[in-house]
Amino acid sequence: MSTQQGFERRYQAPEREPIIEVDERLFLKSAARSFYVLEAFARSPRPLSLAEVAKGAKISKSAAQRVVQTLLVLGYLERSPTGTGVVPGRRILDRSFDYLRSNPLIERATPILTELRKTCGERVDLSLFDDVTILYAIRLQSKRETFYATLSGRRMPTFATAGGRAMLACLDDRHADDILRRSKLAPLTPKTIVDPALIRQRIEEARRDGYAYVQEEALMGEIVVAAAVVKERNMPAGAIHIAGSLADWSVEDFRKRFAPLAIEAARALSG
Amino acid sequence: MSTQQGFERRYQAPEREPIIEVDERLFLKSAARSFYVLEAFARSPRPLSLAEVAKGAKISKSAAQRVVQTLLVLGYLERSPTGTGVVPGRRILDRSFDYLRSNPLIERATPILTELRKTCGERVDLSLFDDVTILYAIRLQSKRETFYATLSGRRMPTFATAGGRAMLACLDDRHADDILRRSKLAPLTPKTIVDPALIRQRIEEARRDGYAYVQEEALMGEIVVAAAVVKERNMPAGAIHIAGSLADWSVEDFRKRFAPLAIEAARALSG
DNA sequence: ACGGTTGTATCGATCATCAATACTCATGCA
DNA sequence: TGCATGAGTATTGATGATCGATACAACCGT
Repeated sequence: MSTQQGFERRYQAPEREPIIEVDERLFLKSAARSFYVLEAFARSPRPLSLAEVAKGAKISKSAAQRVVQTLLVLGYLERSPTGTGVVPGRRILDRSFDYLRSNPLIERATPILTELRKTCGERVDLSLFDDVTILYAIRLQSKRETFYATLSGRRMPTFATAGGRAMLACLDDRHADDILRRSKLAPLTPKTIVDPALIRQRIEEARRDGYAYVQEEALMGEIVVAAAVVKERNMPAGAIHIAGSLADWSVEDFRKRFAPLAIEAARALSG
Repeated sequence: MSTQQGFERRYQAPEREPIIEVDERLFLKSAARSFYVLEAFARSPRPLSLAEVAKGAKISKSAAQRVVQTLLVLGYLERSPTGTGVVPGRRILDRSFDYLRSNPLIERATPILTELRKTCGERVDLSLFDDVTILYAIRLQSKRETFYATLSGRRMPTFATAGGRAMLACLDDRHADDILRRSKLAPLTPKTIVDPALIRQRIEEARRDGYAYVQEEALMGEIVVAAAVVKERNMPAGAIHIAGSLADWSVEDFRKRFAPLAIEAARALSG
């Protein structure tokens, strides 16, 4: 089950902590089922019929029926406006609001990011470390950017993003290597670096310089510098990204100009 | 139970549709419990102990224990970094990403909003209609703005926001009145209009002008114009807001300048 | 050492949930 | 018109996952 793999990941020790022992008997299968249903939309972001829900969540049609009814009542699913099928519900946004509001890092980061964006005039993001992926939590756009590429909640592979590399640079080699080994090193663009040795070299540079950068590794035409926000024991919590366009900047100018700002902002949030 | 009231609301016919009959027997109580736990953080956005979770979700401590364990495994809760208690988990953001991505309105709105923000230089928001509240889905900040006031997922009362009034103006009087009647007409600032007759007058104006505006009714110093995005049968789906500061603009200048832009953007998204 | 928290673990009874199946209602095709 | 398909809905009794009480452990400040 792919979903199972999904949270076996979570047992891994992303912070070198003891593996979480979860007593099977304390795990509520029926509760989990609801989330499997919601997660089905991650794979197919469109209205799903009952049968598709059942298939996507790997549950019986009967179970899907009841879960869907329940989630409709609660507002976490809505009937598709097209008449057939269901889609994720607005109520989900309330929960993400709670998440953002509960997270002290994000609360502290918001004014700093806004200031930073004002100073830079470029896109500014806060990403959170989450093992082999990073998760964008706050995104302040600048110019025209495409689609949902800039939605918060988006995940990107740690190895191929500036923020991810900046965070890997905070970890010891063993842990960073562990993440690289478990990462699917698939290129996102023709310029994505997928050779572990080269990635390690970039991480080493980031460790030396205090920031990381990528050129067109996640999106063509884009350059990003990023600095890690660390908590105690130098564990990475997140990263500040500043992203610009190669149409506007040379790589060297961009790095020279924005890297210090990213580092400063990240430092203000660290500790 | 306040939570119960929460979704009895959803039985109401926000779109004049037949009341949803929900067979009690199809409602999964144990599934709902998990969401009650997550919803507890809406009331107290801070780490909650097991006992607090139990109290907040109105379930027994044992049930809370099992739900919490389950949600920890799934990533929808995380142990608080402070050591004690749990907080909402990063995985929630994945679901909000799915929501945003599944919603065609939001997908279509993103480039238009970005363009609009570039043109205006002021804050631009997309809100969604949800009965007595509106829900901010996309927020493109401009200047320095405070705190989480500008997070997406935030809800505001329909009656006191420009977008809310623009959407009420799309409804027939009976329905709009129904919403006003069920709204808690509590002032958000000293300048919030809470007199239903006055609100109706403003709605009437909005109907005439094709947009609504509020001055300092939600936040002192702020002026907002908004136009409704409608779907078929003129039902409001959401609204485009443009928000500026009274420090920068006179009310009249702001309206004259930005109302047409909001209307145009809303029209482009409607239908 | 204490009373107060935390979070964790165990247990058998019971009632909510299970899967299977049959139903109604649209829609599409011939 | 009629049949086939896939949509969502409804009903059932058996079963076993989940219930709540309670006990335990680990920590805190006094």
